Order: sequence, then C-alpha cells, then structure tokens
Amino acid sequence: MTTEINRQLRKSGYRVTPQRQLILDAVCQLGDHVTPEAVYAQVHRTAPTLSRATVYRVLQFLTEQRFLAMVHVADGRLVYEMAGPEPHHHLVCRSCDSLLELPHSFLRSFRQAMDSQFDFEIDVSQVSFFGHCSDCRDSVGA
Amino acid sequence: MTTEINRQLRKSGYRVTPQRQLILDAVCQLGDHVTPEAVYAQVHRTAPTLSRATVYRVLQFLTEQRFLAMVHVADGRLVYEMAGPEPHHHLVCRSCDSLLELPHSFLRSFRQAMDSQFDFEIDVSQVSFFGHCSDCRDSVGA
DNA sequence: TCCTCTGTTGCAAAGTTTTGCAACAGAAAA
DNA sequence: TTTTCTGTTGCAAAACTTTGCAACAGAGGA
Repeated sequence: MTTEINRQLRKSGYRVTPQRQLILDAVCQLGDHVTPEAVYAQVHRTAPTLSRATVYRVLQFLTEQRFLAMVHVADGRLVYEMAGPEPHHHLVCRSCDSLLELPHSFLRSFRQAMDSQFDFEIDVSQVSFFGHCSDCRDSVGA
Repeated sequence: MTTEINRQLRKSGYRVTPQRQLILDAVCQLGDHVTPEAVYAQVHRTAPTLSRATVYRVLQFLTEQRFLAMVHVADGRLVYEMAGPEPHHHLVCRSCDSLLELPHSFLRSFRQAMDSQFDFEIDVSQVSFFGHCSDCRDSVGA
C-alpha cells in the first residue's frame, strides 16, 4: 500500500525518506483521526531523533499530496487520516467529540448549488460539520 | 449595543468586568474576523496588564454566551466576529484566504436532511467550507 | 458593616504548532 | 568519481494556546 505512495512520490520528484515512511506507517497503524502528537509519540519509539517539526511538516506535505486527509475537529484542532479513493466528510459532535462519517454523495448536490450560485468550488477532501449527535442532542439545551 | 449585552450577562449571573468590556469593544472596532492576537494587541494599548490568557478565555466565554461567533479559517485557525441576530456561514478560500458569507437560508434544507437522515443536529452558528473562490479557482490545478 | 461565596483575573508554566537556518542526502550532471 | 543542485531534516527559538493556582472583586446574606 505504501509502496504505491512511494512510487507516486518519486514520480512527482519528491524523495521517499525514512522519516516519511515512518510517519505514514504510524498513521496507518494508529487508524483514523490521529493527532500530530500521537504520530510523534509513535515514531519517537523507533526513531527518537525524529523531531516534532518534521512530523508536522510531513503531515502537511502528505496532505498536500493527497495521501492523507486533514480533518477539522472541535475548536480548531486538526487530526489526520489516510485518504481513501472516495472522499468523505465528518459530523463532529461538540459534546462527546465523536465523529460520524458522511458519504460524499450526500454533499454532491449541495456542492453544485454552491458552485453555481456563488462561483465557489468546495474542497471536497475536507468538510466538517459541528453539532450534536443523536446521543447528545437530547441532553443539551436546544 | 454592548449595554444590552451587559444587561444579559448580569441577568445570567455573570459579571461585567472591565476586561470583558475592553475585549468586546476591541472585537467591535476591529471588525469581522479578528484573531485573538489582534484583540490582545488592541486591548494591550489601553490595558497593558490584561493578559493573553484572559483574552483567550473571554473570547471563548463570549462565544458560549452567543455574543460572539467563532469562525474556522484555513488550517485550523480560529477568528471571531460579533454574532448577528441571524447566523451566517463562510466560504473560506484556501488560496487567498478571503471569506465569503453564506446566508443561513442556503443551509436550511441541507440541515434538515442531515437531521432526518443522520439524526445529527448541525450547530448553525459555525459552518465553514474550504475551497477556492471565483478569482482563484482558475489559477489552481483542477 | 462584615462575612462568605463564587466568578474572574494575572501570572507562570506547560503544551502545541510554526519558522529560520545550517547541515545533510540523494539525484543528475560533469 | 566528483561536483552541484535542491529537497529534506534537526535543532533551537519563536509564536500561539491552554491550564493550574493563588489572589482579587462583587453580590448577597448575616
């Protein structure tokens, strides 16, 4: 899986460094919605000299290259996940911090309306809605 | 305008402190989409002892009280603006960082669909979409 | 008035994220 | 093989944000 990513990186003129591999592996292993700090902790175990700055930079870089997706969670924090072939979006509960996934199809017509009415092209790789999930919506003041 | 806010704060059992007034005034004066740091710089001129921690805490507090609205801008940063009677949303351009305002009515049906299909209640005070505005969309690779 | 209770602040420290810069490391050219 | 060129990293510092705690300040009761 990561060998395909490596091939594409090289094809684009970037280098496949041990640091990038470790960071990519860490995101894979840690599963969805990992924080930069968690990635750092994970790679730090096998590569103690790898710096936090590198983790932040590589996560941003791999996001720009579309191998990772950046997810906004509550109050401006960012987490990352492997980017799948089809983008999906997130419903972020402000009460319990849970994440629901929203299929891309659900956004399609909305996106077209935005496009035609505002001439604005939504970046479909990253949409988060904040609110309250079914478990929490009853327990907070409407 | 802020006197009404003061009245409501007191009514809810909170105190109207000089710090809160200064911070509220600063957001008013600085206009839409102000960063915590800009607020700090502004209030620091007249109240040099007012700390950054207080600025961050008061901005959060006033947001919880719905007097301010928190806006997500590119890459997880937060800015604030005065909350109007009717919420509105934002289209954030990743290229030029410009903000377009999206009227609430535009989101209404979408919100209802989300509610009925996913039992998720979107917090309408804060929705941001990231993408590319009409000026920038032609100059970036599709 | 005095006391008490709790909301609020400032300070300092910790935690998180970004940035500048010198040094390193492959790839391509000589 | 050596040189050069540029992408990449580590380190340190800066910038940004949150948190714990002691002290302060009004509101209400005695």
